[in-house]
Amino acid sequence: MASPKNDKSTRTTGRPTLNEVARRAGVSPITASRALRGVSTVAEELAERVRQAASELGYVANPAARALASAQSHAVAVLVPSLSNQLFVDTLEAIHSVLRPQGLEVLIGNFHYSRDEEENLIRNYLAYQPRGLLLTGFERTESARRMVEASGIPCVYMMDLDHGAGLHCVGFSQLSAGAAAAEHLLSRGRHRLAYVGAQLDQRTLLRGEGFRRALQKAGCYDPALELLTPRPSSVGLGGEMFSQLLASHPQVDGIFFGNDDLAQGALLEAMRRGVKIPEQVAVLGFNDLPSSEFMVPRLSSIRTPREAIGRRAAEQLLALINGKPVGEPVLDLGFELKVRESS
Amino acid sequence: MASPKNDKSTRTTGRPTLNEVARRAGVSPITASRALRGVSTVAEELAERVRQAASELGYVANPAARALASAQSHAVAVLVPSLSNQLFVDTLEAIHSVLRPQGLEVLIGNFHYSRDEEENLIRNYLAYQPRGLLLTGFERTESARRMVEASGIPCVYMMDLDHGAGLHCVGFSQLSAGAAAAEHLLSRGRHRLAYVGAQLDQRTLLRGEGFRRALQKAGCYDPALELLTPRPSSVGLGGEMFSQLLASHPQVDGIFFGNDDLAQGALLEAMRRGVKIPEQVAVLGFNDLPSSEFMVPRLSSIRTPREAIGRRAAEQLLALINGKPVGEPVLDLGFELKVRESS
DNA sequence: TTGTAAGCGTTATCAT
DNA sequence: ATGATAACGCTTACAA
Repeated sequence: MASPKNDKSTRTTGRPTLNEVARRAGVSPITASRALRGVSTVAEELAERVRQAASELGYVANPAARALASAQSHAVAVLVPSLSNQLFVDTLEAIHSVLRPQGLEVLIGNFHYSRDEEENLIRNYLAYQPRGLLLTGFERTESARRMVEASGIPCVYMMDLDHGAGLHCVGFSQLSAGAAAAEHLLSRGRHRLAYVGAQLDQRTLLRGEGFRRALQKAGCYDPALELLTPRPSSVGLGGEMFSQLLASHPQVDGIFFGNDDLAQGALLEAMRRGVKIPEQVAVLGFNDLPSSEFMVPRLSSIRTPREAIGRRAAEQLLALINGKPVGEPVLDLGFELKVRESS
Repeated sequence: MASPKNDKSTRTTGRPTLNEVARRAGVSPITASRALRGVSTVAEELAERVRQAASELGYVANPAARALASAQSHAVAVLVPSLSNQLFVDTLEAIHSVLRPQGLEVLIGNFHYSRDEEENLIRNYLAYQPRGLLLTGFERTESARRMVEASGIPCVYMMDLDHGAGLHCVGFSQLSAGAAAAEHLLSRGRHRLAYVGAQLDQRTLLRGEGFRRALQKAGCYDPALELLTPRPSSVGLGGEMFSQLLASHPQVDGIFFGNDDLAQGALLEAMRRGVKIPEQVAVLGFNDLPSSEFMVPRLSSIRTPREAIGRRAAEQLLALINGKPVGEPVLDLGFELKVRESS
């Protein structure tokens, strides 16, 4: 047939395809593909012609076709338990900042601290054949664990290190952080110490565990001073739990909160009740959220390296994806005690 | 060839395909496809066999193949200016809650209040051929605007209504909200009123505009009492701007903050300086973030219907996608003045 | 270095 | 109601 109707390479409707770019550049589609991806060796002159044509046409590769043909997408899936905690938002930002420049899309999955939701997200996102996975912590369903393993897709675990033997993980020891909190409060001469935690994910529990062990070592652990609730962490909840604790155990002289929002709520409630912080009760938060240093009194907190965790985890994943040597599989980024006015 | 090697339908490696499901159910692939999608009419008995086979195999459709074949993905792209503002996180949650049950993936794009970033995200996400688009506000590059229009993909605009003639939008009038803020402060007998805004996106500006117009109408507008900065909104910044305002204009007796975090910072700074709120200065915030009602004094704020905006916008988009009748193209969800202790 | 041919897994189209 | 066939747009062989 001489007539070019239905000729793919000259179609003028819809988005431009690789065929059209190739035709305009006077090369074969595969050469255009190679030139645009910068792989293989394409003569610089041809490559330039292709890039030119693509740009003139406003060509953007069809990710579906690409993923189908190569059995690989350009996406990386990141699963976090919450977006209401600034912690994860900051981590996500850092991840973006290293992955986007590499041409990778970042698929964000929020599983709301629910293992089932996480499992579903993993199943769904795995179907996209992502290049890599960034997961939070080690706590998940058996089924989710198996899917990840069976997929063979590179995966880096963020936030915790304590049970990550054999896995690539970037974070800090939640146990040690809890212990550091206890030691700090102890060093302030406080001995009736409480731990207040919400959400009750693995990491909150681990922090409490580290805190408890340190107190036991110091011989002043009192199980009655552990206040835990599965309710989501919030400023309002922090105030409530603070009140409850003071009512039931008025002798408490130091409190470690599993997250800064709880501690902030306690500070606010203390002000309302005229409870002197830190004189009557020392308050220590966790994560050092941006607003904490502006509280009255300024909140002491344990600063966690959330940006660094995101960045390093993404970098490690990149190395894994590209088959480059990965340094330490377990990256301990530590934490920093910020002593301010509340403790 | 009698030998079945390379027979697609019996391959046992990698993820199961539609072919394998079909073979196991004893039907053709297209019937399996139809049964699984619940479209067209497939005999209930066959459909059941297919579902059974799929479930046994743990079949999950390949979204790339699906998108390529149908020229449509199952994704909806949502673009927000920030995730650091709880406002957008709550909106996203609501969107998820209506779209996920419909089998739609939600692609989150954070453009950091940058028009260029937004344009890039639009270009990228459009390549995925999403079923719909959820955008924030009306402020974007010409190029972005054209891409959206040319794509023909259904789009709903969130948050603002003031310049959305002819578009599907769900939100409230930022102008009216600003005016309401002024009227409230005026009704409290305050006349030296300031507006403090950060980030300077369209909506912040519009709020200021509404506030200003109301003051002009009341005959007490003073341009010196408008403090604007492009820096990102935060508690720390709120404290700074509050100090700056008091230093340069000690006579101010009421301040409207463009976002609650700024107002919270002001409250905290006021406490530090011994400035009585609301006696010396009334403080009114915006958005009514969850922690605002726990501030000391409790922060008065304008509560914006962020969850409802997300939900209704998603529902409207769904209607558009399914070609169902859309009610009002412009949905005004209003706002609510929460008068607490700070004003 | 470039191109040809085939196929990735699904759905649209058109038969039956 | 079900199926055969041909795309969808790209990339992986492999060949030249």
